[in-house]
Amino acid sequence: MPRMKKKIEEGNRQIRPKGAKRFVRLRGMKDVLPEEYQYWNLIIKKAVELAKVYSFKRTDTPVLENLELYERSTGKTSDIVTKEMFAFIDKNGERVALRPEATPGLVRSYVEHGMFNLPQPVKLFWIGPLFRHEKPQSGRLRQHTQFDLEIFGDPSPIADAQLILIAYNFFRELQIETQIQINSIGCGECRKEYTAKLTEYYKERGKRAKLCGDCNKRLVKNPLRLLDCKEEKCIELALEAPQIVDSLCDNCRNHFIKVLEYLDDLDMPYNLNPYLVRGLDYYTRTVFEIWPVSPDPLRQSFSPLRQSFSEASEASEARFQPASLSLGGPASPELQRGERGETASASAGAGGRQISLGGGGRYDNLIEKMGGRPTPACGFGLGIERAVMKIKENNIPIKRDGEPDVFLAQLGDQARRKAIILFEELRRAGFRVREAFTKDSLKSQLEIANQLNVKYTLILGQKEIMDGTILIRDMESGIQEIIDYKKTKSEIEKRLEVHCG
RNA sequence: GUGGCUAUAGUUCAAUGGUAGAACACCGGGUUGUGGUCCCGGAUACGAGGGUUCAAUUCCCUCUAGCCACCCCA
Repeated sequence: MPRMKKKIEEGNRQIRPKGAKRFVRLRGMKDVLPEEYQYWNLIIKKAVELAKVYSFKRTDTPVLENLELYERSTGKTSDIVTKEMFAFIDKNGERVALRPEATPGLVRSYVEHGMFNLPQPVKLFWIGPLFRHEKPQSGRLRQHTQFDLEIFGDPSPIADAQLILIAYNFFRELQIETQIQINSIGCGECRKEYTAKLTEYYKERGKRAKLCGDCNKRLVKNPLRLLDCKEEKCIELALEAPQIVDSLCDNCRNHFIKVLEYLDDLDMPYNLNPYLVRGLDYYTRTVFEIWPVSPDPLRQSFSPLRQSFSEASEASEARFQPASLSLGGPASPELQRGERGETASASAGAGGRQISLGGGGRYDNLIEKMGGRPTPACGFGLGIERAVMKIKENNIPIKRDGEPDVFLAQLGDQARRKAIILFEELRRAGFRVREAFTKDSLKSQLEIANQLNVKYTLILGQKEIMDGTILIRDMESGIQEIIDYKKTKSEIEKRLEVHCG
């Protein structure tokens, strides 16, 4: 009797010892489970494919870098550096940090390896984890993954446009509708001028009293940020405020116009968004973000921001076109056309402000600042987890790839020994074959074969070994035949051909 | 970092001031050489700590975590 009991317990894996500590993930960290990984595979495949088409070379940098790298590049006053870094002192007393964004490491690498001696521009792409110690919420993790592209050594506006094109193609080919938000924040010179104008505007009689508390702080700390506040009264004021495009110097204005022209030529849907201001210190001229387009048009028009663009900006009439009408390019074959999910816009907040799927811009002064030669550059990053979220929201079914055709089941020690050899032969011959050699019973093996959705199961047992045969079972009909063991391959081949034809 | 809501099996959800149920999933059996359907059985949960109470999963507090809104961002 006690033996019986023990056997039952061993067979049940869910019994766990009392008192053993169970560990849970750290806050804001996520496991990517096998089921979700099919989306990751799809996205990474698309990212790599696109990057290669546009001549970007893959690269990688360490997760851990000197803390000062980020202080000097991202900015000592930026939120990312001041309050969001996983930073610590290592055993040598060195101040280090888990990378909070990709660009500084890539710039460091460019300078350190003397890539300015290579033919310019140097186009690099990168996929990897980033860490920010933020308060997590949906679409916001402490560790997330970005697909990142950088173009070093190219001052031309076509570089900016190409990055935007790639970002747009990426989402479009994953059947995620997006809209590009774009602005220019000028070079150091014209931005200084603009900031002065803006501050002056807000100092006019009665305006400061109308601003929310945050905005009053912004007025001193970072006036550009006054433009993207969500408070109704602040939006009202922002609508009347001078726009940076009017303050751009000739060079910056020409650059920006060229970028927009390229986007027009390519029929890309963008919003000239005078309120787009990005948080990192190093941006110059072009800045852009990729916003998802909510499948629910009512919800979209709910956005106070969106409305304000169309009222305030000349170039901002609804330019969005359905992705299927514009620029050609292959949609991912893994994606099947699916119904749009009813709940697709659930994640957008009450105000309809969509979380951005990606963003980037030009940073012409950064490389010099980081000890390199003066080198113009631009780049962008997009969040893989957020892309996964969108694909799931859209209920786009994913075609299963590489479904196995054959399952090999075995019964008894002798059969198992023969089966592991047969399995290798079949695999090497190119059959998509699966097994469960750790299972003893035919029942459980057939169960697995059924779950795998194979067309045929080969059954090899004691009896078959004696006779020099093997059973082949059609999983759909349940009909099985005894065939000559030596003809196993040809018999499977014959049946699979019939199946496909 | 600030504010609001939440926390029950692996998952999605119930009920209850007297220690808990379902569905799906899982394991076993019906069928020790035959899966998908069916039938039977089984294991598994009140996030952590403290308080009120004869008694707390239930009420209160703290912590932790999740969601949402800010800040900010991918």
